[in-house]
Amino acid sequence: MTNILPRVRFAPSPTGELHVGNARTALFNWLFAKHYHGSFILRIEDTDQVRTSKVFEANLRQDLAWLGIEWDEGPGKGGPCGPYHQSERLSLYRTHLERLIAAELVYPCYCTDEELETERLSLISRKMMPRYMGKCRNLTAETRRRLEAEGRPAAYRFHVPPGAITFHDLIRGPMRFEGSALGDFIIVRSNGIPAYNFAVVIDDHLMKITHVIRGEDHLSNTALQLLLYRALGFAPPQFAHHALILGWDRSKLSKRHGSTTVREFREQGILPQVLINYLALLGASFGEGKEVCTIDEIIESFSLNRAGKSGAIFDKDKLLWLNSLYIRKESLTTLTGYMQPFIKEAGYAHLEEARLHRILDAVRDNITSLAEIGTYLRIFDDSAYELSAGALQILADDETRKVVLSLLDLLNNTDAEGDELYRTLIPLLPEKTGLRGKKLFMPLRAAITGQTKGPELDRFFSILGKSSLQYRLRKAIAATT
RNA sequence: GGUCCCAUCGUCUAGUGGUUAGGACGCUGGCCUCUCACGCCGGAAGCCGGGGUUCAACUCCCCGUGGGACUACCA
Repeated sequence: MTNILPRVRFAPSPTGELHVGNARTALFNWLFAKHYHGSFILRIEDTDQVRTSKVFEANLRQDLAWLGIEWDEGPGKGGPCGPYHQSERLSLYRTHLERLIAAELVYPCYCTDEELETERLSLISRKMMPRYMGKCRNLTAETRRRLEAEGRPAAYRFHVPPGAITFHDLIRGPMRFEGSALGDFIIVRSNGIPAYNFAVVIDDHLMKITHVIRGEDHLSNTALQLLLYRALGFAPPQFAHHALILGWDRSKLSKRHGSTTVREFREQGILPQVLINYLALLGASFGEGKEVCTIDEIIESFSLNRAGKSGAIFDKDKLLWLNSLYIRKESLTTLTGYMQPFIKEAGYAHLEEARLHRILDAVRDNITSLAEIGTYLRIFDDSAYELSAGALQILADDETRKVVLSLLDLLNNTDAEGDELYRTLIPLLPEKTGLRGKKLFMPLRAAITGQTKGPELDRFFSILGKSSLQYRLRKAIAATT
């Protein structure tokens, strides 16, 4: 590694929602930049005019921001190496294409889709790696003129020289590919739009990228890109290819495996720090068995050596476990912030903050995702009060109803309020009813909460208050007599 | 089919020639005498197979086997 500060990039194409696999790549790059005090650049690869969408781009930027992954240069931020949309860099690619044409390192290819398909099938049937065999490589100037005259559009192919292409991958070690097995690949399509491998090389060079950290699915592209670096006379960056995130069947994580996008996890009530923590942990380790880390700790301990070489299955159970852990540890204020959309959705946006905090504090141990808050908010809402089947069953006999009546009686004759209620009233109950333990508490729980399980009972006394308790006990009695 | 990559409990991992193979999720037994949850204490569960190298292999090498990625005028 040199003494200059590293520059890394995340270069997604906005053709869909941000996938957790891509988010992890973005995270690795961002962590690398943070760890070494370098720069993290966001570049939008929007050369596929058909699949690219501005909506996806907006969502992508929103998702990255939600995760806390900020870019130093890129869309909306600017920077010395812009523009940061490939669609705005077309003239740059044109210039470099012309250099390659002049140097005779590329040539126009007039083959049609059908011709290419026929060749591909033929090679496969002969058990060979499908690749372009160079049909248009040595066309005479005359033939080219004729094909142009026919109106055949030309794509530009790079003439791949034979010989080994080697490089040292920062995660995988020495890599070696054979040029003669590759086949001439297209660098500029017949519509004039550059192909991925060409645009990437020019952009990474022009943007002074020092380390290309990306998924293993790009490993074989690296050979092609290295060829282009050499042809263009550019010094290549360092490469690091991390393993992919897998679904339960060990294939690359995709839609058929269920939720896979950052957006979906946010909507399911996963905290951003949790997703970051989990993604950083997946297929890696923080050392000393530490699994729960703050962003700063993750940045501090980040290292490419730490990244595993084999794919890791996305374990939703562990993600949920981590989420519940954060929900229990997070401060009430920030938790409320993230909880807001879910509170609104449950119809409790109007709830005063103090009450909300008390409820949250009472139920956070029971919650795994933010989306579950609605059902717990309802338990504390008198207008949503109703007895579950289990509660009704408990309240079905006279002995348990006696407990409820006794408490109601005490409630009607006490001066105690709020937090005092539980402490002063409950101790009187065993004597009054002759019951204790489960026989005493379950009827109370059933009558007060309408449920057979839930948070500690004393919480209900202090949060609900006297009148609400009286209301609930009366309703419970009415419903069971 | 071809090229390339990978291989420790079900899952995520620690381990770099000598360890009772450690941790976490999940599963499971118990405790915490209202429930659920939380928490605490236990348990079951692993080095893909075969050859080498070595006094000694989970660890190094080779061959199998298994899994994965790529194989487009998508990125």
